[in-house]
Amino acid sequence: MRVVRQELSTTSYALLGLLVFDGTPSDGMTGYELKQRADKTLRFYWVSPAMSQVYTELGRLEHLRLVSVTPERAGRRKAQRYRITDVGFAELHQWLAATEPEFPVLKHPTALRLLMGGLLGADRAHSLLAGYLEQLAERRKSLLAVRDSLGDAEALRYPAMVADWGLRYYDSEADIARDLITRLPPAEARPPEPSDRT
Amino acid sequence: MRVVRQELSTTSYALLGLLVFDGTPSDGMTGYELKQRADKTLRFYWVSPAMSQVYTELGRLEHLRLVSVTPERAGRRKAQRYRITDVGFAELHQWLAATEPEFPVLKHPTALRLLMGGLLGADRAHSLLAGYLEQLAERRKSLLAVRDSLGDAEALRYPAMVADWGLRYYDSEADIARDLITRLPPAEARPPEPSDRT
DNA sequence: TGTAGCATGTAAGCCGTTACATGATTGA
DNA sequence: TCAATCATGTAACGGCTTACATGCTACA
Repeated sequence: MRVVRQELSTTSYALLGLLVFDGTPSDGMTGYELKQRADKTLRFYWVSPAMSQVYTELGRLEHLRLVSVTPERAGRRKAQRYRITDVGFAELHQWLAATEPEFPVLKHPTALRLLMGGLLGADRAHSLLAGYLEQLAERRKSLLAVRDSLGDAEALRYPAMVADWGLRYYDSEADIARDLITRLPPAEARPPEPSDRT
Repeated sequence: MRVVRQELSTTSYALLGLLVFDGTPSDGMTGYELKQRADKTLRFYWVSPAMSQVYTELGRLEHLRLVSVTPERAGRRKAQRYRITDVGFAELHQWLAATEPEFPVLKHPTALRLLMGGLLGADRAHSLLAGYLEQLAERRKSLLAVRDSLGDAEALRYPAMVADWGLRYYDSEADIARDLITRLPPAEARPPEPSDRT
């Protein structure tokens, strides 16, 4: 029953994938909820699309019959609930099974700036890396909360594996950044190492 | 001498940065050469823009007087050589000194697919990770060649540090991927196929 | 009573890609 | 001489963001 062949973007498939794991079966999710879930999970290894993009994407998926929409019945506030259709599931499965993953794309503003560290001197290079360590600690905290919420249930084995992947990635980045700091040339008056402090 | 304030993209600054390190001083680079350099270095922690984008970007930078152009004099084939101007250098320095780096963006197609590993089963999840390990090995080789070419010269200290960062990142990814493979469920415990085929 | 959160969308516009188009030079 | 590489661009378009616009509901 191949219906579509319209080349969806990876982000489309990612959102479709999130719809598979809606909590209470076939309850569906609103665009708003989908965005929240993307903020919690997708953003760690893909991107979390803007609200407007989520709605645009849902519109496209619905047009292709990969998701179905039902207006929220009265009682609660009005909302469109989306759930994945059989066709959508088949399409997602086909994508997963048949497409070769590209190599990851990393946009690393800190590394990019460090490359030009020579223009700046060790002081600024140090603060670049120190700032990155702080960002990492913060991100790690968010991801750890997600990972904890997944627990060890068999049903969530793969999401848990991916969350662990992320955590180890952040740890590795922190290791490397700390190491690079020790390799900076001695600066005349560099502020003390952030050993104590918060 | 603040002239510009036109909000350049990070990619613009990245290309401007590459122009700083042109080999023989003030020889300048052609768009073509700039693209080649981006392929060799920038792509590991940012992106390597398409050829057409390089020319577009150079046009913009020239319009803003951040780079100057001189047509290649006879002898060799005709080409435009670009070099960074004093204004461009000041602008780049200002950007480096004053802007806070964003947290990196990672688009990781393999992790994204692994998240939905439950739909695929351990076999495919395994081949996903094995394929990623191969890609990593290949990328690492390219980056190692770049790193070796940088040597230990003081002038290239920062580029070398960033290359080492990349190498350690790839090694960490490989460690994690190998580890995740061991955590896959035994292959015969395959989840239900979604209603055979299309 | 008012503000934060829920909920849905449209419009303008940037960044970047692929496809297309052109032509010179080098070397097998 | 023919293909690969050098070299430069334009056009069309996709994906995604920000800004804008609207309105309801829970609760402090």
